[in-house]
Amino acid sequence: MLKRTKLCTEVKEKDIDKTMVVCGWVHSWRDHGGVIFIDLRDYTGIIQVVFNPEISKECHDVAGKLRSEDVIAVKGIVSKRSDETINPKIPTGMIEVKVNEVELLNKSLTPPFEIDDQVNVGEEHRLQYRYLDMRRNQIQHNIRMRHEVVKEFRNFLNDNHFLDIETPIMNKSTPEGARDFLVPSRVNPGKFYALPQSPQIFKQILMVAGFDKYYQIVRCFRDEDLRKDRQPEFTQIDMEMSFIDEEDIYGVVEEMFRTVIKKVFHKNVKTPFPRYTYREVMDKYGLDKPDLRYALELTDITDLAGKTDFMVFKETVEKKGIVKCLNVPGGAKLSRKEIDDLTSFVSIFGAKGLAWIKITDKGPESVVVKFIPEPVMKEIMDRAKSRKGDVLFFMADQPQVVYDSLGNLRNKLAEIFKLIDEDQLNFLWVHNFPLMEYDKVENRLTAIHHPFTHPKRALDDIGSEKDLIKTLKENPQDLFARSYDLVLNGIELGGGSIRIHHRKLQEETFSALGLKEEQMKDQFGFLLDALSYGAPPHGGIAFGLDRFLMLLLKQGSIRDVIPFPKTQKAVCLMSDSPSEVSEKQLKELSIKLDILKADPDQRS
RNA sequence: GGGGUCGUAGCUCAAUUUGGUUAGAGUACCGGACUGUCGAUCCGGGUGUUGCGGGUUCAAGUCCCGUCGACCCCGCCA
Repeated sequence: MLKRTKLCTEVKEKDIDKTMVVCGWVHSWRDHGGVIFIDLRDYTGIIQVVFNPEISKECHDVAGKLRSEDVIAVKGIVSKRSDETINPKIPTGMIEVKVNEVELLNKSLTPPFEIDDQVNVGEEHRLQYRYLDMRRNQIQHNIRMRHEVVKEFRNFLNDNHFLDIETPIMNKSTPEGARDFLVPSRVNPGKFYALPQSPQIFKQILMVAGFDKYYQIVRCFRDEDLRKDRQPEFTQIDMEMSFIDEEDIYGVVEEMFRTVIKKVFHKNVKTPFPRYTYREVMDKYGLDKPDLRYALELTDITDLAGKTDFMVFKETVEKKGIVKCLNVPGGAKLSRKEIDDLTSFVSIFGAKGLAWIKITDKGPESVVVKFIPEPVMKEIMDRAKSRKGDVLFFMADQPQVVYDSLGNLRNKLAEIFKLIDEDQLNFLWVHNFPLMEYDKVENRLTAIHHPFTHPKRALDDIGSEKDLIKTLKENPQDLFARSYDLVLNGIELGGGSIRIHHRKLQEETFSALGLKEEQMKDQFGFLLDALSYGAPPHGGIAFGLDRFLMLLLKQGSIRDVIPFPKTQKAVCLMSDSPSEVSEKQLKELSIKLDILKADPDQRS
């Protein structure tokens, strides 16, 4: 076999007159009857190789049969192209290789789609032939950048004395959080491991063990429905530190992102990142992961709504709901149909309607204006900073519906009015979340972050352990969490918390979440035990690597930054997993299936 | 579990609104010509289970029902 001497685009003008061997894929071919040109491609790019029958009849014959994606090695003399044949479009356009020896290393079938970024291909085909899809520049680039990003995260964490420590992939299932992927144990019939939703408890145990600083770039698994930014297996940059508080986390994380983005993407990110309380972002933006690349803000008018004769407003106020509005500069030009579309958009989030008022030359215009006394209308406009040419959208309902629908409407309008600066990287922290919320389905309190999060009594007051335990017993819903989310461009990049490191406080927290003593022992006994043997104060955070890459590479989905992603139904179209297993395998695992097999004869 | 968009040639799409002759285009592919192209060009070739199954009709790519698949969203995702 001809041995490669240089990559395609490593052949330079200084190599002119030298003999070189280049290898790669036939990207395209142009047969002029006499001379044949082939664009040879490897991961670095393209170089033109020329087959001239006057140089080698044999090579020319072989070249005549070459087609797209055949794999070849060619040996030849690097030559300067004549002035009129220079191709300025490619970096190697000044030169070409005049072939005197060729080896067809592998013939390719006609590919199902062209390996070309210009041609857009359906995702179904791309995923089925992922190895061809990944030959394309964009995906090749994404996967290579993924490597660079991971490398720089590791460099930063290694330099800052974090230890990369592995945690089990097969571990104990716990009912908190997302649905687990289960792995049956053959040697323990009827028992199951769970794949980790995150290495949470293990990294805390590592802190108890005295490792001080831990990190892992680690796969996590959650058996929930997929989205463009959610896959059943995804990668987290997972960190934990001892003897620290929130400020230490913010500091190291900000410096980490600033460094990685500078090194890999050559962009400057300003630190420190702005911080917002949960209350603040909900009031102003309706979502706990606001996109602050644009300024639209919500305005509360609950107090004014009662002073109107608009029944929807009045009834909402009576039922302890809230009324908020969103002023959209220049929004008065929206057509009736466009507003109707927005109305059906907010209905997704449970909104029963969407009231609006356009501020025209003649003043406020809408079917609802007649129900709003003029001074009230003026006050609303003042508060919302509404001017001529704007439109005001109103939502009156229970808080969750108002936040959800206006928060998402805000993002939708930013898209419609093209308010988003795509080059901006808008990081922000959200902190001071409530510790718990009431779950109507479960009929109990659940932890908003996770049950190991250290509570605090008020926004700026952690409170003594005695106070916290008292409140956990009496009014757990009043407590805040020592947790924090990092948001980038309206997407939750990651989150973490300062953890509970006292056994007693952890037990009281479990208890407030409705766990009986036996359940605690059974599910979290080893953690409680560990906390009993001198656990240091500690805390940490984890980030979605896939989401980070999706945002930095401006891709529409994390599927485009994952080498082998799964479809919306969690299927790998290339390997056809998941698939059925043999009776023998099931029997070994003591598993019987409770599903009816499709009968191929049963056709009606 | 629910809502929506889509499924036609290897690929990307048209024809569906208003059911009506032999389902078209670009590209890929196949054959031929051509010694300087680089999105080569020129001549010739359509390679199709209109996702699948059923129904309505004189007639279905088009209408109806079911089903499968891809994508987006709600629920879900501590």
